[in-house]
Amino acid sequence: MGRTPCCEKNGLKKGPWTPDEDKKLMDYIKRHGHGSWRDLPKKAGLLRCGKSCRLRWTNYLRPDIKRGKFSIEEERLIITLHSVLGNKWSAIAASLPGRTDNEIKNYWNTHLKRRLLSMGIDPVTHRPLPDLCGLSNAASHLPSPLGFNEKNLKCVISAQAVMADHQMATDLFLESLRSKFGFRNISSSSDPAWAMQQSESLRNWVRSPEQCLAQAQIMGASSENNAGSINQVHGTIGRIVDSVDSLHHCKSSISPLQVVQNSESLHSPSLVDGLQTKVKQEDVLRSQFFSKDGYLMQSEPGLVHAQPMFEDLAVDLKGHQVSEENMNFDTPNVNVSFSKNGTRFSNEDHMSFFASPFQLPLQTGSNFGASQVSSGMCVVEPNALDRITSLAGSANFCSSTVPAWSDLNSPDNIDY
DNA sequence: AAGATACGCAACCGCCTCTTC
DNA sequence: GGAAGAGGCGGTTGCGTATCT
Repeated sequence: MGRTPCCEKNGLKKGPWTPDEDKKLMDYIKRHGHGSWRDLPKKAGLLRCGKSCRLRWTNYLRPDIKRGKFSIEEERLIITLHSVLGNKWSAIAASLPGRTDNEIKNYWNTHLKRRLLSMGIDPVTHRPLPDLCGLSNAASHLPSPLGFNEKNLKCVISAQAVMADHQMATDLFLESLRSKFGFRNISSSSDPAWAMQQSESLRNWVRSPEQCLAQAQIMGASSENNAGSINQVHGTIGRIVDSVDSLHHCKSSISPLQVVQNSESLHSPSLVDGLQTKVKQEDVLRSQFFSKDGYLMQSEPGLVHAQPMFEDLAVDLKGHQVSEENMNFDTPNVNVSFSKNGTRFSNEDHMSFFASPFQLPLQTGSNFGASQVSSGMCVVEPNALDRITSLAGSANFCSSTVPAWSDLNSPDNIDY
């Protein structure tokens, strides 16, 4: 003989929970614990089945549930774990304190799955979709799922984590540019000729980035006294971004794939470990190298992060063409020029400010605009530091304080 | 301004495994 | 050892809200 039936469904309430029901459930569990879910509704005075009570508690009322948007780290972890565990949401949730399996499942279905698809990655297998944009050849260099050994798996997981980070950062950045600059999307253009023209512009850009950069700089230089030119610059940049973006969605992940394809270096355990602990290291380095005023830091040898106060802004894309034939790109870097106290800083001053998309999730929201960028984080090449400090008077040319790393990554501070 | 569409998410459904008898 | 309920889990739905046209 088994147990008696769980619940009589007749007469029990379904649908959204009312605040009163929530209160009854919370009060009861606080006083008595949930005990047998089957008996709980009756004891708590609820016209619900035990299953409904359990779901309401575990997915919504539990006090340790974390609210708010998923952080970049959480997203990366979900993607990484999903590549190993598949749709084992409860197992994935076990690695994300405060997140429920239901929440993770919903987030996967509404955000992450779509994002992987846009990257040309199969969200089920986490491998490139077949024959998409000539990536199959690169994919053939990936270890077969059936042939995974521990080392291969570790490498691929790391590469996927990098890939996801890379792509998400780029997506966020491109979306930021699009929303701030207000340009139309090439993919939604109803004008094929215009789209073709922009594609050709992009090809020219890639073939001769220096020439295009110079052009953009000329426009940028005249923009200080000419709002129309600023718009023109932003329009040009926007169209380029659009072009890159549209190609990007189709062909974007070649670079991380090549990481796998040429993964000899990834087979180095030290590098794999390095990837996994990168964030922690940067966290330590951040506190180590930021000045008391918090304006500069050195995150790794050869790179210095700075937080300049922008008075105006020009953004230039520098796409790295990986394949002449297929027009494949890795994530474009973005060269930034800006003015401070009437002095213009840009590449023409032999300084390379590039806001690595990799850094962009660290930006606080609404800071990356055409006219008021207050605390965008740039990576400044080391040989530019002296130049910056001499022009700016000191390295301390940022008037805003630097938020803590954790604050930058907190859901409230990420501008999606 | 209003209708259409897309999106996000809480909640339900049904299946599976574990536990109890 | 087998029957049957409890609990857990993943898939799906439906509704409220936001965005687009």
